[in-house]
Amino acid sequence: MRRAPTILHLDMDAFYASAEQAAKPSLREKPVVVGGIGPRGVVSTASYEARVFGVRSAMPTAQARRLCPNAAYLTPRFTLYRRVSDQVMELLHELSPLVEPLSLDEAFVDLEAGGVAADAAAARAVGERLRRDIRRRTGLTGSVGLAGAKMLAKIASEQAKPDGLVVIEPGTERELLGPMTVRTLPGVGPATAETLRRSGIHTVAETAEAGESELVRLLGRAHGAGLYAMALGRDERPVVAERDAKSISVEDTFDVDLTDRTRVRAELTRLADRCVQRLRAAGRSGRTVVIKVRNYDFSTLTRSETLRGPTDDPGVVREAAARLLDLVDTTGGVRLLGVGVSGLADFTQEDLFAQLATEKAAEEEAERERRAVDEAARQAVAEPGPERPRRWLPGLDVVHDEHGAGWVQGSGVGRVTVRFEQPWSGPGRVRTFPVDDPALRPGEPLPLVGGPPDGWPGAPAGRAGGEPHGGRAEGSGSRPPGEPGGRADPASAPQSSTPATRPNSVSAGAESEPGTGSGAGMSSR
DNA sequence: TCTGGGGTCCTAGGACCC
DNA sequence: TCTGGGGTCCTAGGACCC
Repeated sequence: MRRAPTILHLDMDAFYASAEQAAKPSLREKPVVVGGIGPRGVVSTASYEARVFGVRSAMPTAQARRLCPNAAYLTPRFTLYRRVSDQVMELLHELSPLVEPLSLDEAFVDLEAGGVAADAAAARAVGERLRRDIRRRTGLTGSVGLAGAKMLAKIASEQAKPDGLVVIEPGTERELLGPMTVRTLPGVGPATAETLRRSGIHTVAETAEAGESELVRLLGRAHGAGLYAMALGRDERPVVAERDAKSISVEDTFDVDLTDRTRVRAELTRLADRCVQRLRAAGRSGRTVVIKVRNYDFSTLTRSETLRGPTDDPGVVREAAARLLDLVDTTGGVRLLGVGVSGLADFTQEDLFAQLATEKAAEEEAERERRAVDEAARQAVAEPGPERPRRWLPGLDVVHDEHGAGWVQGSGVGRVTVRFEQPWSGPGRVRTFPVDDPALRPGEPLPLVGGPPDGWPGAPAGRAGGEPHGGRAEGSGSRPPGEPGGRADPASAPQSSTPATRPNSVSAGAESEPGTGSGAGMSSR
């Protein structure tokens, strides 16, 4: 525990939803929900406007639609979020070499190790400057917590939300934490909270009073001792930069439970290949193959097999997965399948020789069967073929030959509705096309700030919404270098440039193509 | 019309070894 | 022919986090 609040926790505000609002002018200051669009989707992030209606992360999207039918429901665009996240992380690395990312939108920074702050006043100044820099660079807002320990910095940033900064001065933590619910402490979820509640423990102060031995008795060695320390405000965990991944996995939930065993095998093969692709992209190999099966009744099991040596061979992973599937009863229906690899090693390993020999034998033996499986996969998994219309998921970028860049507002009954607008434009106009319109194709995310990228063809004629939004200029100093003057700064909130049409009834009823025959509703996942 | 996807860490039992 | 004990690996499941 430090004597100065030099551990910083940054948490971007409603990150995915805010990025979408920055990218799509018509959605600014409107309820936006980013998450799974299908019948079994859940909410990743709700904008603050949507939270007013009770929409929360991890809530089934169907429930969110009932609470807030007029929100825009968008599928996530991780390419964009990763790009923005990289910009933010870059700013953090300017403060210290010790940056510990927790996700795309969250990180700890050790300011002391960076030599940029030694006391509370300096730390606060660094935090405020960081928030300004993030806003200028990305157009988005983030909240900052500063404290002498990780746990407290994280609690501080939570209190700072949205768009704020909170410092917890060392020495004040027990007084501050005492009245808070145990759920505030990291590692206390629904199950732990329930266990504690049954023992009459509701607050952090009561947790501390219970004593370490009682907590260990209730929760086990590691968890009990850890929780006791946290309740006292003790947290010595260091900020750790770059941790190597320990496992890589992929999984799919199907819109409709799978009952056909051949189809289950085919999907598992597909997942094994996807998993290996990611493994290889990371330059790693793994020794333990895991499959995950979630049944129709949500009961979930895993089966694993440890190989003699690490592999990144798709055939080996496929076959291990297939063997493991043989151990599982799937009659009744499969809701989710997953394939993972753990026991990761760096790709190049000398002792692969013995393993290679073994694998080669198995490989040849299995070659025949694999071809059969491949064929089955092709038949059973509806790959979008040339004649098969692509899926226009709400939120995705598109480009139209005549109308330029826009995004999918919704689709269904053979039509797709597109709103033509860009991060730097005003709210744009909506047009509808046949889903197989050859002039329409998938697009790339556009930068949120700085205007059109070099070589961008520019907004086509006929664009609606004329005036750029954002009357509140932030001063030329806040504009990225090289940007022509006079363009609206997307970082500044729009005032009242809402178009006359109601832009917030987007994507309702999307993906509701009736009776499209085989594979309806679950293609190309 | 209930419940995603990608992770981490911990526990516990059995095998196996010394 | 009455059970040791500890360490490590493997497997399965569960809690938790974003």
